[in-house]
Amino acid sequence: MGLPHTVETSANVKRKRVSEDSPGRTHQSQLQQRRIKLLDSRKQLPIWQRQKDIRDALRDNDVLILSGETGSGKSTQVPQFFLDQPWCGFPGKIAVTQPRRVAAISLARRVAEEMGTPLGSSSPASKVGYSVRFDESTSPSTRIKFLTEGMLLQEMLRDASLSQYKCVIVDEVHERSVNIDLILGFLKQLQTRRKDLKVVVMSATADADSLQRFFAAQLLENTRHDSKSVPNDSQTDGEAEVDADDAPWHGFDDEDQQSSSNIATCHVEGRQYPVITRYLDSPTEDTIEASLHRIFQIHCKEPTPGDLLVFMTGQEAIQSLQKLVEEYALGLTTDYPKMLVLPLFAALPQAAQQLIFQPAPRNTRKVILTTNIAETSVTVPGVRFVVDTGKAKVKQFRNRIGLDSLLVKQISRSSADQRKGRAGREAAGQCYRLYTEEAYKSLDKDSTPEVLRCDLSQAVLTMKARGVGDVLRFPLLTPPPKEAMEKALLQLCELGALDEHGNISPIGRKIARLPLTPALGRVIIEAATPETDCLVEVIDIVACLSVEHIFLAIDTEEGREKASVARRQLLRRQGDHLTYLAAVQAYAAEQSDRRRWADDHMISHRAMQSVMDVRQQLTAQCRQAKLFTTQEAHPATDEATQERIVKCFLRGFSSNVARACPDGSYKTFAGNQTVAIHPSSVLFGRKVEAIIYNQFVYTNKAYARDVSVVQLRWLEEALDGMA
DNA sequence: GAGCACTGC
Repeated sequence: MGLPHTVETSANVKRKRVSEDSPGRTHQSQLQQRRIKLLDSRKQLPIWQRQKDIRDALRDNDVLILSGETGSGKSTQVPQFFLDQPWCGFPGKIAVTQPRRVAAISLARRVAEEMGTPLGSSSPASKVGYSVRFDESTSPSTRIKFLTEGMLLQEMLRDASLSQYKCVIVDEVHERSVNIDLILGFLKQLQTRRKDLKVVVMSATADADSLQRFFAAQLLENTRHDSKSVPNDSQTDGEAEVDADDAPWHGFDDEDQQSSSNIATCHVEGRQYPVITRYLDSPTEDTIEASLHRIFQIHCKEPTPGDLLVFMTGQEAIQSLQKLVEEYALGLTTDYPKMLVLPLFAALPQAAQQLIFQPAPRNTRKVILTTNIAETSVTVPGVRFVVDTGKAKVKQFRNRIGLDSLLVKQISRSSADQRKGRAGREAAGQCYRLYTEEAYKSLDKDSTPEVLRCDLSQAVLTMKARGVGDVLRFPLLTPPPKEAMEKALLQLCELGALDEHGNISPIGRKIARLPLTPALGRVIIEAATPETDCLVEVIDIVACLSVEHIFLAIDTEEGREKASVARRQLLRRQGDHLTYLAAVQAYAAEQSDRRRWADDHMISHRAMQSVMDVRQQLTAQCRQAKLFTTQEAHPATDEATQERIVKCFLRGFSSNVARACPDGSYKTFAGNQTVAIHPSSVLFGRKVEAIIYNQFVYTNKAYARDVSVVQLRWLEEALDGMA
């Protein structure tokens, strides 16, 4: 009886006070009716039975590791369990981090309903709020705040000890983004200073061991780094097979160390229907052919309703399979249900993505061909059957050459299980794996955490700006190779974000506040110097570079011709940067109907709206940091301004420069690597003296994306300027 | 001649 009753009482007290001096009485009683109605369904959640265990565990310990599959109700219920706890005090706040904006907002809305309190900033009495980029909704009475991981890290810049919170709940830890790993490291460090801070780590996978070891290991901060530090892999996974270059730089070692925190673990069953798994008898090379075969087998055998979700690698495979399925479906006799084939990937326009949420018409089966987006970010309703090709595209950063590669890889077992689970959300289901059971068993247990796959410069600057002196000693769940950390430190020095001693510089502090990579942040700083004076323009360009591609993708020859006419006035022969600037200036100048303007120019309206949001945010931040020397833009961007703009990018991306070779290819100055201009660039197919680019990505070959012309003379000047 | 998925006071 404890918690719900208490929460109810305190909500009543609050409600009385509000209703006496506000006209919202009917609204208040509606909120309470809704709350009481929801209480019944909350009591059905698997986690409801465990609330005493969970409360006791965190009362007696500093850290709670809570594992529970989807459907256990942990994200909504756990924060409510703690509100009335003595350690939580009043007005002690609870932060709950989420990987995605939509999740943060919808969970806040749901929990507010369950508590019978208005949401966020809608009332000063609201107890539940959220904070995501471009949208903060909290009140003076907020007790539970859902926020994205990035927002919690941003809050740490203002208040490194997170003093307003008594408890931080980190949700979806199994996703292992860099931000999650950083937050776990900061919280672990923080608990040595703040004995009153409780930490809850929630994960969908049952494996609590590595998290427990992480929190149990003593901090290595303030001890000198020496060559005897222990690689962490060796104690968990047998012999660590790493060469000297890739060896982890330190680990957390539970041998001969005492716990720095008291840790409790708890596992909660999910609410999931059973899913039958079937494998291939022998492996297949052609996953498109195998998918096609399996889709029709399921479709012809199984009754409707019951939609089918097919996990594939990417847009290209999805579109070719869609064509095949639609062709074959024409040959189905009327004895069988109809088929509705729907693609799903991030680059798909919003309206097309929405189609998956509409129920299939009678006697029709939806067949959704999806990327990994349906594994975590989008929940497709109505699915009873999953077909899993066992593959996904994965990004991997090669830090020696500064190259991102995007390659098809085998998924992990946990990822395969996640995909399978999508068939059992609403009823018993079936999962067809297009690989053998032996192949499944030989998959890696978990996916490689992002921190081992990405450029670490932003993560390192994040640490430095929050007071981490020796970043090589920062506690990370899976420490990356020392070489990767040192590369990041070196890059930050070259950008001027760190001084020669490795301490953060005033420029570094400014960069760290911006929602940008350090390199793009440095471009902003460069644009603000009095000699350069093109901050307004550079903000527009950087805004484009930090959102999805603004030009709509085009499939057909006819579409390409149409697009080149529609976009003619926007294209700039100097390259993509000035083309983006022209697009933003034209869009911003459009006063009447921006959506129509975007359609007319075959530009993504969704992307342009994000550009405008980022532009506004960056402008406000630059103003606050007093970076503006002049307020005025140079609307008729003259040649001298154009030169200064591109030179700003040289300051942030000095190693991303390549010169033309006689054979028509480009080779980088830094590593003599061959790069090709990406077909999405306005410079595609053109030959110029030298180019600068913002992204270097290997897919079928090494491509430069977001490319502009540079003159060799500018390069010499830029190098002089840096010396 | 091409685009896995997220996120940021």
